[in-house]
Amino acid sequence: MAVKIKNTPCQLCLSRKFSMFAGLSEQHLCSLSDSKNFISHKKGQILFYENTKPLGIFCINEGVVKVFKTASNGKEQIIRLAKKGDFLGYTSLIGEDVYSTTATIVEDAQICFVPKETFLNVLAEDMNFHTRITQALCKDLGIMESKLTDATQKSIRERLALTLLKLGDSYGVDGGEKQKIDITLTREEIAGLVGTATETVIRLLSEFKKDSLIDLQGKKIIILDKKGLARLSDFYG
Amino acid sequence: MAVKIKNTPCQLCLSRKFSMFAGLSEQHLCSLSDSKNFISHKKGQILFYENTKPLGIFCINEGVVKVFKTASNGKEQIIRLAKKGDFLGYTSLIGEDVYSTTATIVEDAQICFVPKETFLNVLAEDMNFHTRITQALCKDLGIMESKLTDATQKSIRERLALTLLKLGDSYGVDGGEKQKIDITLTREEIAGLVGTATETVIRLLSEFKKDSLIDLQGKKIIILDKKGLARLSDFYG
DNA sequence: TCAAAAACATGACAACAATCATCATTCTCA
DNA sequence: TGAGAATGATGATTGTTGTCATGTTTTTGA
Repeated sequence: MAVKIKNTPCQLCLSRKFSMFAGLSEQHLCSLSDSKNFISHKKGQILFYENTKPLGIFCINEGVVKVFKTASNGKEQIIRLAKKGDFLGYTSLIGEDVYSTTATIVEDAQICFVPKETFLNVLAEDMNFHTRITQALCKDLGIMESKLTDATQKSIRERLALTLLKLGDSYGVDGGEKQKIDITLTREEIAGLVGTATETVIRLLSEFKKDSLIDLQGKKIIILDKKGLARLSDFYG
Repeated sequence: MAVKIKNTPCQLCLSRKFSMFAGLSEQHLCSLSDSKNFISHKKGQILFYENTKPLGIFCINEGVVKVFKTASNGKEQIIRLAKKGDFLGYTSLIGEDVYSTTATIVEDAQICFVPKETFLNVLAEDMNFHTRITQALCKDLGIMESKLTDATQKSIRERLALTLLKLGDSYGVDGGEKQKIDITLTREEIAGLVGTATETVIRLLSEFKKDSLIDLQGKKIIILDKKGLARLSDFYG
């Protein structure tokens, strides 16, 4: 269950320093510290549900959260995986809308909840912060445009290869050609990232392994041939 | 060819009043008027290319513009159709990035170009405008999340039905059950919107016609059975 | 206005990927 | 720790959709 354990002041928070909250004034940091709520979450717990009203934003201090939409066929399309330093739920809050997605914990997480009023106040008062948010939104839109294009124009094999490379970028240990993707995702979740059926992911991963593009170490995936995957992800056939 | 014909002051511009530039101060409107460039564009002309640097933003006064990405297979994925009152290119400008898309004229257009400096200056000085931009970005992100989910989880038939309904919302005349989509798009462009092959669109449109869901009047599509299309777009089968 | 180009239409075919079914393996917690 | 659940794996089958080919209709511009 979700447990509130401590309340480190935001001033001392390490993950904040790599987040969009870096550069806030002392006054705003105090305001955040006073109103925030630090909560530990276990894998599988739900942060918020699609179509409910946002009451604040979530700042990830540690852990991984999947943000997804549930399609009319019941399958989950994962929009993104959020990790340390990422914010969740602010688009719905700013857009004055209900959550467009559901967010659940993928790897045990420590997350701060910042109430709506505090966040919107900082947004209104700190012009630089507002600009950082706006820029992040613009970048995210560009990413979504690419994702949409990939989704409609690439084959599943290409998209899976691309997904593995992106996971390598975000969660890879060892920078070189060989790279361990250090995050535990089920085949179903990978399917949700790619936008395909679980069986298809399983089959393609077996194929990639047979072709020495990847290796499977328990639940984790090792990228063996980054260039090979890149080649596979870029072209048709 | 693109022709500069006149330079109506922004203060008097009707399409501005329904755009995000509504509510600007007299001073900022003057600044816009002084620096903008009003240009007529013919169908097929290109406003900007993917991967080039933005020098300003485009405000559509009249006409329709398609904004698309070119996939690695050469096909165009249309991200959105922009019309009167819409802005183009500001996400790349604000995000300090190259254009993520190409924009070309679909229906003869009259478009104002506002140079980077002017736009960024208004953005920096008018807090309310900045907020409107940020809110629009948040809404757009929500739309893209839905599009991505539809792209991966719905069949082409469903997506085409959905696309027709959306086109009806944006370009439909006659509000009722029967609705003429008053925009000229080629089958290839509809395919680009849906994210499929041109032949598939042609086949499905024939099928929809046979099923009395739509009618084809020259190049234009008449929606005959909105409920039928909605049913088709929501569920699997 | 007429020839060339573009757009539309349809058929045949192949391939990709979803679904269903079955079974093995791993994980979880009572 | 052991039973049940969840996850992973694989085969068989089917349907959808993309591709290629061909022909018709419409549009465009010299």
